[in-house]
Amino acid sequence: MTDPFFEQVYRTVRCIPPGKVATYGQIARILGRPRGARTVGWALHSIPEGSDVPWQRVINSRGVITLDAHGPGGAIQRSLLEAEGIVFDEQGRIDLKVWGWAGPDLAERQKLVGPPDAS
DNA sequence: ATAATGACTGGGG
DNA sequence: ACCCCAGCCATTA
Repeated sequence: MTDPFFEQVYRTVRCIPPGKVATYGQIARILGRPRGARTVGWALHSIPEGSDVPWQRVINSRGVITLDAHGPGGAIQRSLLEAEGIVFDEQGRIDLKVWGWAGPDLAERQKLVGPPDAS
């Protein structure tokens, strides 16, 4: 929770603009941890309710919602994304070629990984 | 300290 | 393109 990597994950996710999505692996790579996709998932899993982190914009590399895919959690995430204008295909998948986030530019990226800010 | 569990992935069949 | 699986890594039991 107060883990520095988790904080970096939250800062990065907050950079994803409405109507765009990123993958767990993508977030991990941006933060210099190419094999930490599952850890990113855990970081989002431990986000408290009412947080300003747009957790719904993070999905798996196959363009599918992994959170509680068969329960209410997945339905909530899907509705939140559709409310931002994102469209799901017949198979419940999002085309990353269309809705995928390009990622932060170089300067923005340094602000995410670099500053050990602790407010 | 060992084993099981996930909001994951890339590669092989 | 789909399914399966070993590898990965923080958290729990």
